[in-house]
Amino acid sequence: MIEVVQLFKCLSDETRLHATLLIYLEGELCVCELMAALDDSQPKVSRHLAQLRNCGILDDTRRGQWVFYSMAKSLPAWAKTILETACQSNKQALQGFQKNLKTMQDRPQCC
Amino acid sequence: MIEVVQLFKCLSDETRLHATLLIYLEGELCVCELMAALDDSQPKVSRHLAQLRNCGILDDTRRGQWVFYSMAKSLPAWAKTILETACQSNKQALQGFQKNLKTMQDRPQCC
DNA sequence: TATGAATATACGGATATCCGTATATTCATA
DNA sequence: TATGAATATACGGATATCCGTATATTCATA
Repeated sequence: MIEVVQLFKCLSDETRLHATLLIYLEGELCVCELMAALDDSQPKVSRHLAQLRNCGILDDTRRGQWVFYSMAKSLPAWAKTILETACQSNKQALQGFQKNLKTMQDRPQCC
Repeated sequence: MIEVVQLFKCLSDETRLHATLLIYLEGELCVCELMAALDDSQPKVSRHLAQLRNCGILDDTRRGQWVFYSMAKSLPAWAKTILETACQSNKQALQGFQKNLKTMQDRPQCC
């Protein structure tokens, strides 16, 4: 079970914060979608996602050549409340990332 | 105006998290009260409080020889929501700190 | 004004964090 | 089974963070 301080540590990095909130909003995203949305390199995104998974914040599932990340099934309600609040106070940035997602070329799950 | 990621960074350290939540619950505490509650050294507590003040999370006010810290007047509502949620998911530790406070010797404001 | 209590801050040293680069791994497909 | 796409990870190097110790600052009081 994740501790409060550990959740805050995970969300105290911009890449991890934005990736987590975007997955929270979109439900499920693969690494290459997050690369496009956040405009970050593949190793950077992949490393931060691994950390979020190891802390129990995200689940991952492979589907073909892609690995999709979603909110961990075990994530407690209080953590979701914090994510919800963070989303609402960060709408501007998040809308930008969602825009990047929509204009992404060859998006894997669109079919 | 504090950013989401900066709030999380401030709360990602145990000393700062506990000090902030305790001040949130108690309304106002001075450095020596926090030292007693958290069982930490004076420079350690003082340094973390300075950081929380510089980030706009706490206000400080000197009253005689003591400096009292309280939640910043300018703290936005979303930040308070996050603190409230963090309190509720951290009740056990916080109760211990409050117990330390009650048994503290020569507590400054008790009159 | 000298003294002590409460607090703040400067100064390294130890450790953690973050990143780019390179490479390994896994899967689909020819 | 060779190849390429998607992802994960190992490896330093640069920087940030945290702490204990020592000292400075501020105030109340003798």
